[in-house]
Amino acid sequence: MKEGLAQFNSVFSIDCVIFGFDGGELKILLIERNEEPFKDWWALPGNLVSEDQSLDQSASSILTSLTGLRDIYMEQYYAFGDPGRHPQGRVVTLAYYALIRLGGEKDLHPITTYAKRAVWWSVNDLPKLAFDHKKIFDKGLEKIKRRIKHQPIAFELLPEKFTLTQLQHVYELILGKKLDKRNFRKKMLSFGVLRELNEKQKGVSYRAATLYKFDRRKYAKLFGKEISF
Amino acid sequence: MKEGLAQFNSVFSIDCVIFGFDGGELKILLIERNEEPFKDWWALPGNLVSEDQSLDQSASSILTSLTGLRDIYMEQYYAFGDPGRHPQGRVVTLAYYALIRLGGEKDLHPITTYAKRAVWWSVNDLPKLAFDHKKIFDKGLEKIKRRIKHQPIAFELLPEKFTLTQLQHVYELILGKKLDKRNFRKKMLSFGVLRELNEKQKGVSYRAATLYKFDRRKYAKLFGKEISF
DNA sequence: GCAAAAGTGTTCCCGTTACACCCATGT
DNA sequence: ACATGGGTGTAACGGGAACACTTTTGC
Repeated sequence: MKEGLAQFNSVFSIDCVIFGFDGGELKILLIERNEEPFKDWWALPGNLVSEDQSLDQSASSILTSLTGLRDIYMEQYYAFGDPGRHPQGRVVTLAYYALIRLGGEKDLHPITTYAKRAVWWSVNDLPKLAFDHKKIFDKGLEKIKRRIKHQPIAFELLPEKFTLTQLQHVYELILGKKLDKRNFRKKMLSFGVLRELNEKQKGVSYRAATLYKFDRRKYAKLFGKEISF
Repeated sequence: MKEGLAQFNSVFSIDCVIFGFDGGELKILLIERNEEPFKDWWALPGNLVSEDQSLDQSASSILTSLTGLRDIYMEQYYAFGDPGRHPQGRVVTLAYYALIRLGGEKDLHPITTYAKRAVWWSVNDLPKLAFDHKKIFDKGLEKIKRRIKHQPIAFELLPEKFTLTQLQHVYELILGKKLDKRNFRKKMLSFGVLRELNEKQKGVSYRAATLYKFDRRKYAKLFGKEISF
């Protein structure tokens, strides 16, 4: 992304698949590029890695600059480096997925110069993506599918207080299939990592559901025991 | 690993955790470095990636040059890139694990200039490793532990024809625990991916065991069904 | 009173586990 | 004959899957 790139031994970048859940759909955050190559295309947010940052820090700062949020759950999952994946030379990219709470859809400020704007897209209705970003997205989705079966990552997509039905929706969207309500609740509660609150959902025009919290302390105590979905 | 490394935007390399099974122990292949930094230390085999090779090709050629074998099972699993992990500058390394059949222990020819020799070490008795290679190894072992529960990778460590006891040993070594013989056999055979041969083990001073083959065709037909250990 | 989602138990089945003895072979 | 690992079955248990109706609330 610089003149004379080919003279460099190599260049590497980080690209992020940022998942969000808005109550109805599973979404990812895409930026519209404002720079060649792939000007005007939609792409995963990403950046070159600066000299002195660790990879995780670098991914983290992409996330923060884009969303304004800190301490986002994220995980590096693969390196993509086919020669030819970048038209201007050899760029190896390290892919991260991240999961965030979609609150007020508020402040997405692409402070970067290379993006016009950032928009949430439903994963079921993505536009054509720049570079090999489709491949990167596909692998990212596959990874969180596996991950959600063993790790409590669904909570990262939900507000602090959530209903069991919301939680079930997250599982259904990521796994791509319907789950049985009774079995889901029984199993989820059996893990003992949810704390029932004395509080109900508000603003719904039907019976309000009980709110729950994910209890990190209890989860930490289960260390070693695998959750299995 | 070159003068003036710092002037490069970045450098990346590939390091391989090469697992082998010799009938008794789980081993990995280490090289003794013949170059600074970490001259005379033991290290994972690795190399810088050349301009025109894909990452997999590059890993593959490391494996071939070291072992003389082709079509080795391998998988990229993580990128390590802490600034400071390499004393001479920023080097991001892409870690691969590989599984190979330890046959005659024959031809390990470290054709590279930077290694004096290559030796198989038991994973339970490793020397101090150069760079952050211990961390890379640990994560690699963790990955294959997960992987062996869902994918037929144990066969990659065994000769084409093997006994069920040998197969069980591989599982026990990787998972780090004893398994029940009857249950193991029942389950393994129930997957329907092993073909019993009309052939027995030879050269043992006790009752010879039946040999089996892994049947890739049958396995391919199970596509979608997950094996679960 | 109606629409919409919350909330709740039981049964059946199958895969997992635990467990011990005789068999075949080579020395 | 003995030492060594090969090879086999069954019973009890527990988690997963299937399945439908009553309750609460807001409008």
